Amino acid sequence: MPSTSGTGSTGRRHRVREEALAEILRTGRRLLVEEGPSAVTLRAIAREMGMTAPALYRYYAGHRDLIQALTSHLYDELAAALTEARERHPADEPGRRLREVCRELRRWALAHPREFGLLFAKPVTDADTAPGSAAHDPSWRFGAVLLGLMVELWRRGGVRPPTGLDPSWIAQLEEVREHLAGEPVPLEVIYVFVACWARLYGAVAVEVFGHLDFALTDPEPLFEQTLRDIMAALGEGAALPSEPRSCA
Amino acid sequence: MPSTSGTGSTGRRHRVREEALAEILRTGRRLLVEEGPSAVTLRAIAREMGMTAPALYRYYAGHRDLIQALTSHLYDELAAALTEARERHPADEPGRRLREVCRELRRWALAHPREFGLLFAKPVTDADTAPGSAAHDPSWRFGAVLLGLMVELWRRGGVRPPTGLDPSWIAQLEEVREHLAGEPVPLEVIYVFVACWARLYGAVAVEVFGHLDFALTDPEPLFEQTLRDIMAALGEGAALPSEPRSCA
DNA sequence: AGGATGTTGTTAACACCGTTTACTTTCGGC
DNA sequence: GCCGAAAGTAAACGGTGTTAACAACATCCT
Repeated sequence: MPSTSGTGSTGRRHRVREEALAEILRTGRRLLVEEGPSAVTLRAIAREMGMTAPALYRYYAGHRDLIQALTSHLYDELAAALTEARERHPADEPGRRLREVCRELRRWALAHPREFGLLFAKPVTDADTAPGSAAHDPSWRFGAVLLGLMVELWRRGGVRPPTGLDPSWIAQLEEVREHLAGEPVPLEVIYVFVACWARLYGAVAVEVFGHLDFALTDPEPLFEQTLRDIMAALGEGAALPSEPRSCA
Repeated sequence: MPSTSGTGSTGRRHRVREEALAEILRTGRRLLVEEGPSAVTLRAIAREMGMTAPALYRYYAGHRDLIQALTSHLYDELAAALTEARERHPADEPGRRLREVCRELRRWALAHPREFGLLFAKPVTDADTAPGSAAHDPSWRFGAVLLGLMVELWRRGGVRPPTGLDPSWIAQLEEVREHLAGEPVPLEVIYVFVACWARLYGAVAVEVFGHLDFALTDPEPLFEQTLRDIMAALGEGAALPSEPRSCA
């Protein structure tokens, strides 16, 4: 029964193509996980799918584009995992939500080290990131989860912005605020976002990349300590089960 | 005039071989810097040197070994740069020395992003690092500079170790202390070393890998803020030109 | 129904890569 | 002056990304 409905079979065509695109990415990811980044190759993917390599050029412009599509997909998956972790806790406790999202980031990275490496171990992306340009879609869908929580935290007065902001810095942050395309976020919040993101990235990356293996067999306590520090820097130290920490 | 001296010309032979080894690494590094990591290839190196690829097997067991030798060499160069930065300041100000060493690490990483990427962007070294084993020669010669300064800082009472150490953590740190092969370093110092190294690595890596490009055109103020935090966490906040910071 | 059209896949080929094998050349040591 | 080890070469194998020419097929229009 061809041409059953009015939409024509062009929709089916499109759907079958989407499925092929997805299967290519799925196969590439499986190779990445099972045999490492150097194994995710056009010919290997095609081989696994029972095809030949040039056929993949009907779907991706080349190896580079395929990897980029895989990267983008993984950013989305990570963002979804973080969002899910956020939704597991009440909205009126943004501090707790943020802490759990940070833990989920670490959990995801440790559960998918190869994927994390693909996303975050790129020494230089060769000027594909303009300094102020928005619509950094791939990595931004993921960063927005963290920024959103910090904004919420700030709105409730939980964020303690730093006192002395470098003047030359303010101009840069202004620029970022323009491209946020949402509510007006104060510069101080953007500052704490960037600072905390840098710290969180370091804490996770240093562990996933194995730079702690020489010293620690179980780096979780160190991460928890770092997480406490981050939350304390956000003025959210009192939200922990323990009592507010003294100054000394 | 062969065999001029008693040592024979086998010394010359050895020296010429050493020079070849060095030139291979030099060429590989040049390719790394000028054309990226994927360009440092056996055939390309040989081509640049006016040879053929199999000749390199007389010097390195293969591509993997060559990259590892290059990595090791770069670790040494980084360690030398840090040591030099340390020696530029008086030995009785370990806090200042440590701060300048951290700045030098960032400077070196920004000046040599490709090299830094080769050293520190390896998602997983595939179990070539046993958790407690010492003699991690390549990366340790470099880490030892930081650890040494922290030990010195501690010896002068500048380090404020954390109060509550996780019990399960102590066992791990004990193990590290065994393999330090020097003076007996207290666990607390090893803790602050690991914690500060994690933070320093994060601050530098997040910048070099371009994960801040979307927000900042000049991340230096952020790094300086991070550096102040690190020094403060070490109890060295008072050593800054500014007066001791209040609690609030 | 039937041809025009465009999508999807194939094979063949090119250039590059790491690596191995067999062979030649060169040079130091006796 | 000869011998043996070291250094370098060419040829080859299988792997890679990529392109070009070509076959098969579904879709669409008349």
